[in-house]
Amino acid sequence: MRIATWNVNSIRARVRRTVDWMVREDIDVLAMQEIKCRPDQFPADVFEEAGYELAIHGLNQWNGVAFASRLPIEDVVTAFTDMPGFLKGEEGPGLPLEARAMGATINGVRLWSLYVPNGRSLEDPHYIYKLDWLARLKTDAAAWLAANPGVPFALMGDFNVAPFDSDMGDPTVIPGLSTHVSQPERDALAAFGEIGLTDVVRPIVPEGFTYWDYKQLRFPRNEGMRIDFILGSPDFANLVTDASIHRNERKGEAPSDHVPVVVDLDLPTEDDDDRPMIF
DNA sequence: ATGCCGGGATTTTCCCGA
Repeated sequence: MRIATWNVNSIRARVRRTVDWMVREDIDVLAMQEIKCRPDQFPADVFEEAGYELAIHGLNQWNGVAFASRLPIEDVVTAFTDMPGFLKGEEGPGLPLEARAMGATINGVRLWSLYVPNGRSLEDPHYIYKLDWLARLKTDAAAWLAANPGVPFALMGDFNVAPFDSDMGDPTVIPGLSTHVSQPERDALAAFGEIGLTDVVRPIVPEGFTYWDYKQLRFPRNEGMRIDFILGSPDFANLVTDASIHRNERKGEAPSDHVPVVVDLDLPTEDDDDRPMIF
């Protein structure tokens, strides 16, 4: 089974490019972020014609997450336990939830598509929201792992944190003083290791960014960031046979500012089971 | 080469992104 995560930065603006890539790369499951639309606006027909079913969570033109899968999508949820909300100018509990998380079980694997809040600046309430969001995600993941031993589990998405200085190639971003590279954000991401989740891509692809700003020639200069990750449980990591960052998807006509991150799992798909035996 | 920001809506200007 081949699964991927991709912040598509508007699925309506990039549906043809997205689905063409999935077919070309034989992707079974794609976790999308920043679809930037409601389900009724999502270009479902293009995915369905290519053999993918969908689970979509979008509330408005902001954020939005989804799964596209060749295999059945089961047990979908659109938030984790105690997920914090956000509303500009407001604070405290009970704020509206944003469309930033979707959990689903596919082929016996529990997956999340996650769009972690940006943070905006170290002084902004959005930064506290980001740290709180990550901490509560960890708590929910820990509880789920304890309740579901043996089920492969992965958090996939745009974490909006560059864990190491080598993951930050934008010369205007200052480690420790900018969002994405502050110590509390890095600590919040590293904390997933405390519950046994590890970056399953980095051991296979140690170098490379997953995002380049549209502005100021960041891509031609290769001044990007590595902020999109697949964090797997030990049962998930044991299935991983390969991984790749599809840098070429930043090229060409109307790209997203992020590129896909892919892992191959040693798990048969239904298609494999249906394939006739050849003697 | 990969080329100087792009998407969406409250659309002709603003908000958001990282």
